[in-house]
Amino acid sequence: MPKDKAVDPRVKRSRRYLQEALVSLIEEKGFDSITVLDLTKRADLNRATFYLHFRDKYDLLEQSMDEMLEQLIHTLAPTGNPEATSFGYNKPFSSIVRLFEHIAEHATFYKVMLGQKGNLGFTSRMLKVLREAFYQRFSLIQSDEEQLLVPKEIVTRYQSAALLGLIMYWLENNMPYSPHYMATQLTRLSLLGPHHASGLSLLYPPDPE
Amino acid sequence: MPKDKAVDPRVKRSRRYLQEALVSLIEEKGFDSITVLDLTKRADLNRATFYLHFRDKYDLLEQSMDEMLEQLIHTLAPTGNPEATSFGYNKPFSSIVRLFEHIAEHATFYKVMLGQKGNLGFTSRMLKVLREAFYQRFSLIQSDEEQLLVPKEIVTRYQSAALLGLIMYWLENNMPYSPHYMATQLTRLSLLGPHHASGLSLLYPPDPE
DNA sequence: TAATTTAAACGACATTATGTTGATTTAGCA
DNA sequence: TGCTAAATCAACATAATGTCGTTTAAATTA
Repeated sequence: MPKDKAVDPRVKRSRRYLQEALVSLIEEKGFDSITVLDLTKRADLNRATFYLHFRDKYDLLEQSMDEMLEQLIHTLAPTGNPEATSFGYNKPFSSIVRLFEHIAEHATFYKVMLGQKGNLGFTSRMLKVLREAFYQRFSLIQSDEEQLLVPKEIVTRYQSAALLGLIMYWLENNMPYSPHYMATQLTRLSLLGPHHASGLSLLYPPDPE
Repeated sequence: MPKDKAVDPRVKRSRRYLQEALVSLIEEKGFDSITVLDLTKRADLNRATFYLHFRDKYDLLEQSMDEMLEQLIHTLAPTGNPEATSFGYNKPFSSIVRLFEHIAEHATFYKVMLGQKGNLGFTSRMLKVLREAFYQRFSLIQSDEEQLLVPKEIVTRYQSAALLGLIMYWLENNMPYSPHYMATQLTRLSLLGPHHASGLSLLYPPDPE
C-alpha cells in the first residue's frame, strides 16, 4: 500500500453529502438563498459539522467547481493518438466528442451550474478552460501569426464561447442528440461558418484538411 | 406638456444613486456580499429609504438589468433602412455595429455585469435577446428549413454565444478596437468560419451575398 | 476485543443583516 | 405660504453566521 489511505470514511461521506446537497439546492432555490442550515438539513448533518469541512458556502462551491474542472481539463488533454487529429464534415474532432461525453456523464452538475440559477464564476472558469484548449490547438495548426485575417485571440474567444453556448443549449434541452452528433455540428460550423452552415454552401466547400 | 411629468425629482435622484451604488459595489466586492447598508452608505441615503423604492437588493438588480436590456432590444430592432442589410468581408452588418456602439456607451455597466463578479442572470437574459435577434434575421434570409446542414436552432445558439464571447473579450480588455472593427471581425468569422478565418482561406472564399 | 483517536452531534453564544414601524424633519409643488 | 410626500432617525423582532466546549459515536490500532 502506498501513501495516503488515511482518509476517514466519515469525512468522505460528509463532504459528499454536502456537495450533493449543494447541487440540488442550487437547482431548487438558487445559490444566493441557500443557508448553511439548508445544506446540513439536506445532508442530514449537524450545522457545526459543516464548518469542520468548509469555511462557508462559498468555499463549498469553490471546491466542488475545482474538482469538476480538474476532470474537464484532463478530458481535453491531448491523447497523443495521431489518427485522432483528422476530421471533416462528418468526422468531428475526437477531443470535442470526448468533451460532450464528459458533460453527459456529469449532466446534473453541469446543467445546474450553467443554468439560469447557476454560477457565473463556474461559467467563466469553464470558458477559460475551453479557450486555452482552443488556443493550444490553434497554435499547432496555424503558426504564422501574420497571415491571419482575424487575430488569433479573437478566433479562440469566438470558438470557445460558441462551444459553451452549444453545451448550454444541449443541457437545457436534456441532451436530445448524441455527443457525436453535437461534435459533428460544431465541426461543420467551424469549417463552414454559421452563415453558410446550410446545404447550399456545399457547392463550394473549403478543404477540410 | 403631455402626461407623466409627475415624478418627484427626489425619487429619481434616490433611485439613480442606488443604481450607481449597485454597479460600483458589484465591481468592488461582488453582488453576494453587498448589504443594503452598503448600498445606502454609498448612495448617501438612509437605510429605510432603500425600502421605499426596492423590495430588496435583488429587486434593485432586476430593475437595473431590465432597463438596460430594454435599450439593448431597441438598439437591435431593424431600422427599416434597406441599404443597411448588405454586408461583406469589409462591410459588417450595421445592426452589429450599432450593438457594439451601444455597449461602448454603457461600458461600465456591461463590463461589471458580464465580468467575473457579474451576474449570470443578466448574462443569460442578454444572450436570449441576442439569440432572438439572430433567429429573426435568420428566418428572413433562410426560409427553407429542410435545406440546412445544421439545424437553425443550433446555428443561432452558436452565433449568439460567440457574439457575447467577443463582447466580453472586448470589455475585459477595455475596448481596444472600434465598434466597426469588432463588427467586421464578427462578420468575417460568420462568413468564413473560425477554422478558415485566416488569410490562407481567401484562396477559396464563399460568396458574400 | 479492548483501547485510543477523532469525527459528528448538541446546546449556547455574540454578532450582523434583514425587513418593518412610528415619529420627525425636509424638500418639492400648487 | 401651506400642503403633500419623500427622506431621516431610532427601535424592534427575526434569522443567519461563525465559534466554543462538551458529549456521543464511529473508525483505526494495539
